[in-house]
Amino acid sequence: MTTARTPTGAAPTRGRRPGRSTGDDRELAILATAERLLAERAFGDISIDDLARGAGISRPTFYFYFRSKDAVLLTLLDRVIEEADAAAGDVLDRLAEDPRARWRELIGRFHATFGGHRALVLACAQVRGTNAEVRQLWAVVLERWVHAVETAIEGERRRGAAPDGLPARDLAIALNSMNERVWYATFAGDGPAVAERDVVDVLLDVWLTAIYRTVTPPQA
Amino acid sequence: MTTARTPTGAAPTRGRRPGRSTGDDRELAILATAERLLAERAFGDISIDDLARGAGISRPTFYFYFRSKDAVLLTLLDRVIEEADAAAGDVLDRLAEDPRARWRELIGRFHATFGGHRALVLACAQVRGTNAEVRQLWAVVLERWVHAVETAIEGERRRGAAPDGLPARDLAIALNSMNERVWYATFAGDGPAVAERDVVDVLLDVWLTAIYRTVTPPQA
DNA sequence: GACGCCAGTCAACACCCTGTCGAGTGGAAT
DNA sequence: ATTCCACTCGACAGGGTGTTGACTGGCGTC
Repeated sequence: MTTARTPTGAAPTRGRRPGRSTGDDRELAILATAERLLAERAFGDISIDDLARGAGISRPTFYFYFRSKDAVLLTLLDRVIEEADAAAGDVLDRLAEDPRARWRELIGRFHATFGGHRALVLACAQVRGTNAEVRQLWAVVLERWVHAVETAIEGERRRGAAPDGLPARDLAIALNSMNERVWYATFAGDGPAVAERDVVDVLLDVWLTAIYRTVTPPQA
Repeated sequence: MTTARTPTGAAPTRGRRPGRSTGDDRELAILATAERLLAERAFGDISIDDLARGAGISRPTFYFYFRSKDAVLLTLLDRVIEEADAAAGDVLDRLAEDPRARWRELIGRFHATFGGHRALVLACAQVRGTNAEVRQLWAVVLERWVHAVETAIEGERRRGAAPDGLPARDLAIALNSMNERVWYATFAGDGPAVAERDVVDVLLDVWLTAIYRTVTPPQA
């Protein structure tokens, strides 16, 4: 469920290029600066110089720690994904207990995680269009989540709680996609969007009707 | 339903700044070059110089015709939106005839329109993150479509074909959002995506279950 | 305790792209 | 013939990225 990691516990190898460790704080300072700046302006309006100055170093030195501006975002994204995976936990394994409550828990926890890093999430969504690495990372993560939901839907069908219908994978893709875009609109606040306090319930309702054809699926 | 336009019939005022008309072909050449180039590489990898050279003019001359690279995209987007509006027509007014068939027609036509300009649509989705004008245009258009769907759902509820449930607007937002993101994934081809030949049916199924709680809604 | 190594640092440079300015040019209207 | 203006582009300024090459200081080694 979680990605491979280096012995140090840090993300794979997105940070410092090859070597080791002492200017760890610098690296952390860059990441912190990025998340702070992201809260006040768009990713595209943040220059590498801003990141470097914010961390108390010069621009060339920045390149000692990260390959590019995007690499910083990638590292930050890694963390949020890890947080989301942890928050989701094993709810999907306990669906039969109380399907509605469990699905709500799942959606609610993702909502809380993404909502806690909205600036970062919005920046990633933007950069995904232009940066192959972010696109790739997101694709892998999404594939994992889609697969988990697909399996859960098949489980519900097998135990007779959900009717047959669309291929479970297609349904899982559609529902995950909906969540992604709806959250984006809600957090970005431009264009038509569901109010933040309602968004979990709205998403839940569509999930339940699409999976069970009812908003009150049967328990075990 | 359609946006205000100038007497000439060209899009509002995205193209040539103030004046009139003779270098019309240059303007058209820029637009054509943009759509051609978009088919072979990402928007960010196309420079204004590429556009200008492609249209047989110099870079400064480009600025006589368009304010920026993004303005070109905006003009192109205007056209596709117009095409989509035309394709959608009044299907939503004839829902009661055969709800499933009409909803399918609606989704199918949007699919065909966007699919016919996939490179452009993908570019717009990317740029929306960084360009306020594209974001704004898309927000306005989406609001119109959401509103149309919202009204249709309310109509179906009123005539007893659809049960009450989520506020129609929230449901309309969620479903439109899903379509947008699912199409994006299908056209972009990275990450988990529904196969192009299935995508209309998958979307339709989720729409019907969310709106009617069944995939076979009652006719008039 | 001199020596070398290497993580870490930055001034300066080369490059690319954007947007603007000002000086043209040629055809249509007067 | 003159004026006007749509249209054109060479040349510049500005800002961002990524790289190079020289320098520093701590630490292990002989």
